[in-house]
Amino acid sequence: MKVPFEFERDRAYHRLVDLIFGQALEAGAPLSERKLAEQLGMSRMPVREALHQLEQEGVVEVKPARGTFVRRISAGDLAEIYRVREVLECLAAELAATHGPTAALTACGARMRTMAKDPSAFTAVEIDDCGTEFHELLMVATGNAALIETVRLLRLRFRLAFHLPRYFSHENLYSTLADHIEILDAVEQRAPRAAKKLMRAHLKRGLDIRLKLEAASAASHVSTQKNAAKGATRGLEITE
Amino acid sequence: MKVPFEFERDRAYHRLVDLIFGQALEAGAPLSERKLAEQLGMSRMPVREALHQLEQEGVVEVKPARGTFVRRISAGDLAEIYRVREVLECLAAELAATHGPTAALTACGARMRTMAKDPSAFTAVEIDDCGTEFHELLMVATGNAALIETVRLLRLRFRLAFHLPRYFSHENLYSTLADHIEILDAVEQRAPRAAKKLMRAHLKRGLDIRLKLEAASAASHVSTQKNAAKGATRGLEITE
DNA sequence: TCTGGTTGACCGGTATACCAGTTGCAAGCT
DNA sequence: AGCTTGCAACTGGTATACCGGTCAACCAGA
Repeated sequence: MKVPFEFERDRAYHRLVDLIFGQALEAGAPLSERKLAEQLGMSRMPVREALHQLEQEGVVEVKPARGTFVRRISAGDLAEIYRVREVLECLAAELAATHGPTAALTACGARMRTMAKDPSAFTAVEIDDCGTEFHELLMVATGNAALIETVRLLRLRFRLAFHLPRYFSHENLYSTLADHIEILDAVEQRAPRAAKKLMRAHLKRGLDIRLKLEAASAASHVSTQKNAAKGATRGLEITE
Repeated sequence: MKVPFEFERDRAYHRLVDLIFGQALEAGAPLSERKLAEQLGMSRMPVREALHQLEQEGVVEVKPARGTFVRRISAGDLAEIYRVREVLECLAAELAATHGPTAALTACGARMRTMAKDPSAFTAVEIDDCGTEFHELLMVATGNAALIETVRLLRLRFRLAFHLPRYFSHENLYSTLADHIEILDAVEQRAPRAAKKLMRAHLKRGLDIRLKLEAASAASHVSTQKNAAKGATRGLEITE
């Protein structure tokens, strides 16, 4: 039986993703191939290839003879990435609505509708994960492998741009859930234009929420700026 | 002064691109890291990294312990890739028209207009290259680094899908040139919606031309079935 | 005290060697 | 003859060693 990560390279990749998005590493933090290799118990080569993969995905910046660093995402970068994401996700909604939902998407929709009836019966993480899954399944439902591949390459970039202010306020969660259900309705009714329009509005709302929360957290960051800088230069310590 | 390819890896990458798109390699052809390294006069590592880059870009398929192969592009793949390209290039046209043209784009436009006045004074390759440059400069003019990066990752995929039937008939060349000038007009007049619409129509025409030529070359395959393999890659024979 | 040159630790890039998995062919058995 | 089997020649994946470049700490001299 084949296992998803058979290769050290893939182990390193997933481990690095966990580190970067698991608040263990801040933007600008250095990533040494040698140290990572030692800490992950493998040679430099797999780590190196994983870092190059992450560089392709815009998560990391490799500077020859200087070091490799977690990429800093500015507000401008966020806006740019959002533009790209918008056209791709809208295309996905349009195509999915043209082809109709897959079985998996319908199943995800059933779960979302259950959640919408009594949201208090579910945790914030459950609802949020369901939303993530919805976007993925919608992408798969397009049946466009090139689109799926493209979005896969951009996924971490999106995540890096948006992950800092995870918003688990009930208000935001429920409106997001409602958006998803609306989009799914349009897909099931084979209404490409409506699905596209709803998706655009949904993404816009998400961006606004994120910008608002980022602005709010920026204020609180100022107070802990010194510690942040120290933590960044110190690098990383893997704790399992 | 820094040279574009300072690293062996980049030399290998560009050399491989030339090989794959220079009709020296057919779809499905095997690419051995060792042989290429020897052929290029470097070690396996740079070649390996170049191949991984090409794999990310969808040009090559790496099968562990089996080999690395030039990817085969089916008609279905072409349609899928086209869809993705369409939304991204249309976004580029829209954004470029919003921001207005860069100096480089204006310069390219001047060249194109000169060509349009007396096309017979230029070679087919010159006109075609100018078109390629137009698309690139239009992308740069968006000022959206994320978009530029995304399209850069997809560029070879586009090229692999479309490169076989290079169409240098005057008729096609001139209509393409006219399309580009029309789009540039819209950009200079700050008309995002018009630019987007013109770009969509332009891409559609390009796709149709390519599909037609592909069908034609497929038909000629049937008549010369014995020599099919040889004739397939030759096509139009542009001497470089 | 300030400055400028030196040195050494650290970085990613490259070369080389070895490993395990795959494949095709050929020898040998049925 | 046909099937099996095992060996040999590949493949890409990984480990290790070394290279030149970068940068910061440090120390000598003004």
